[in-house]
Amino acid sequence: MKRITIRDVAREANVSVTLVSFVMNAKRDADGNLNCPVNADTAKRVLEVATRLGYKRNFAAASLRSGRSNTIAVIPNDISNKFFAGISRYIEDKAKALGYNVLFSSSEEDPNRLSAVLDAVMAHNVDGIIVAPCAGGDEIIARLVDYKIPVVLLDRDIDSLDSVGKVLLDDWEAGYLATSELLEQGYKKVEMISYSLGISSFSERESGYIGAMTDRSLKTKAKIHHTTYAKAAEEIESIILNGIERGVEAFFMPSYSLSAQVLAVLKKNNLRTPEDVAIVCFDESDVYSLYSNTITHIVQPLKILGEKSVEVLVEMIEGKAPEKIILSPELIRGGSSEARKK
Amino acid sequence: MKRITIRDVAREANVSVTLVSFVMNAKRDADGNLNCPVNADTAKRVLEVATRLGYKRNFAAASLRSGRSNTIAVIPNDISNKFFAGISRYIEDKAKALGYNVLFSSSEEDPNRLSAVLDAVMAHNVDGIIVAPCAGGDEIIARLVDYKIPVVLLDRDIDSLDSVGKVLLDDWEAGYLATSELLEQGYKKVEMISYSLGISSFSERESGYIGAMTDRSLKTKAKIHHTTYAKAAEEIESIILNGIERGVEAFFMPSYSLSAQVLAVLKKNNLRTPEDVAIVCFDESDVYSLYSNTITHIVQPLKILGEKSVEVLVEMIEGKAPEKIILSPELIRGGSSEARKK
DNA sequence: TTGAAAGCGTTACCAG
DNA sequence: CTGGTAACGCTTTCAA
Repeated sequence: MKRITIRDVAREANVSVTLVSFVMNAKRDADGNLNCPVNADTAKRVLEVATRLGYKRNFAAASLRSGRSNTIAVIPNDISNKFFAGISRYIEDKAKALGYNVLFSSSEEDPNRLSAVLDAVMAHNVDGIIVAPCAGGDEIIARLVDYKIPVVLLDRDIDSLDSVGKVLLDDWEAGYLATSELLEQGYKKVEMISYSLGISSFSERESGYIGAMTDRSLKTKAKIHHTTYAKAAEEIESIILNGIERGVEAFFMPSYSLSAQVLAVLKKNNLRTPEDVAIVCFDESDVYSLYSNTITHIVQPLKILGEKSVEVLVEMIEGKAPEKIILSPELIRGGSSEARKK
Repeated sequence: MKRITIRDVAREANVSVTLVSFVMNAKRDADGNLNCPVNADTAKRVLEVATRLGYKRNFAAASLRSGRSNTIAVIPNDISNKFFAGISRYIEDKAKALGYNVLFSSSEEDPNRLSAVLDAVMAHNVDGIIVAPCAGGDEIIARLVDYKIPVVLLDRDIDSLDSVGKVLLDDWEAGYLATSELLEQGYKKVEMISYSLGISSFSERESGYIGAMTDRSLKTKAKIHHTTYAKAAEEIESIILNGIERGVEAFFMPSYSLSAQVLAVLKKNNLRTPEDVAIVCFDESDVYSLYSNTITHIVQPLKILGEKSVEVLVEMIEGKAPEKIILSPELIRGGSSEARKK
């Protein structure tokens, strides 16, 4: 089956290719009328012929000629993590609603891969990029900005960049909120298990934790354990067990993957929350409600984060100034942080 | 910053655009040598100039001229389900390894949306499509085949189509395997909770269940409860509670989302497995290991499914005949299907 | 409101 | 091995 081009439609409708192009690109206004400088009847005929012939726009040609692609790239740090699994559909829906396609490709927390992925999407003429930077990616993203392509930082900030859009969680607040909850329930020896990723979201959550401890004059008791993706599995168990031995009463984990691993350790060692140790976890999971004692956790407004990131990007594509949006986390109370019975 | 074109490189390297094109498209052979009809020294110079100038191929132009795009589309039925969340990275990695980009876009189990999504990817000149059809999508996908674009059906079969590639789980076997496990542990009144989606994978899993029941002369006891996405939440609870009242000893759920909802119901009603009711679930989840009594479940070979679907598609793109690949499920034994103590 | 014609940057074809 | 040149299908002036 031969591809139907704009010429075929033009010939069949007895008009010029220009008119067909006009009609095919016209947006409908509020009344459903075509908003273009074409006679309504002509437009209708063109539209009718186009559908009858099964015309499909050739994207490559349009993109080549116009320099635009109506496509945005989304580069998560890790496509299989909870945060992005949850947010991607909101991004896609909002993008589609605004007339953009979405190209997903993950950097896997690897700056080299980030660079390769960005080259690939640039070759695709994407109109803008939403990216969750990985550690070591600052310069790579700065290069992007030099290219004058609109960029929105999602989830993770790069302080030194200010000509980019930003849609972030109030990470400091998240750390403060989680820690305060534990402190208010009477726990004093509250520690944190975090990743040493060199990423703003983690360091901000850590600062929030320190802030909450400091506000209660417990700064001397504050302790942050750092682990890495690679070593987390083995290290978390000893952090928890040694901690309990040292009298730690509660732990706060600033990401879902840390939370999941802590829950696994607790389960393996038959430790209960909050009786043996209280915890506050991060992000949503159906796992949390399965505990007889449900799990207290911080949730991020995924829908708003996703939609806003697209909105900010599209505004930038349309020439507006980059916006910076900080959204508030929410604490969902469960049993795992309840005050211990005396 | 102006875009560097193949012409700029040609001028700077004192060669024709043709040569630059040759060099940029040359694949390296096993020895790392450029495999193209260009003098090695010239090629090296071109390559050097290209990187120095920061040349990036304009994808749209290449695609327009060649008709190819080195891009494949992947259309899951639901991007947030466990199966696709797990398989997408394998698809992406394999595609990248074979030199293809991947365009993801979900049909959300909606034929209209499937049609729209397919139009969109066709406009992108994709070289091939991997799709998990949704109910009512048969004709839409058949139309695709008429277009002579390579199509691979993943996860869900459409019997009437045979000029497409297929990469499927042996769903009958999965149903048989799950049911047999329960029967062998001494359970007799085993029922199934399924979706009425009109999708091959579910109906095959149901047939496997019936097969296992029949083989043990328990066909008269066989019963399949059907629910829908929309109504599952409310219906599953009564199916389980009424079931237990009626003396049902075990349930098999042929998808993760059903499994998760059943687990939630059991938890809510303080029912234990296998003491109150034995179960076999589907797909992998970190939830399963959290039960004091771990959960028996069927796992699909996600990595192989993902990689094979790309391989089969790429072979079709290269002109080979479509292959049909059926992979075996595996049963992971947990406590939830253990024989009850007398 | 309509149409002619000039490219966009590449690849493919054909010559040398 | 190398180079000239014609498309690919569309958008975008510019002129009518």
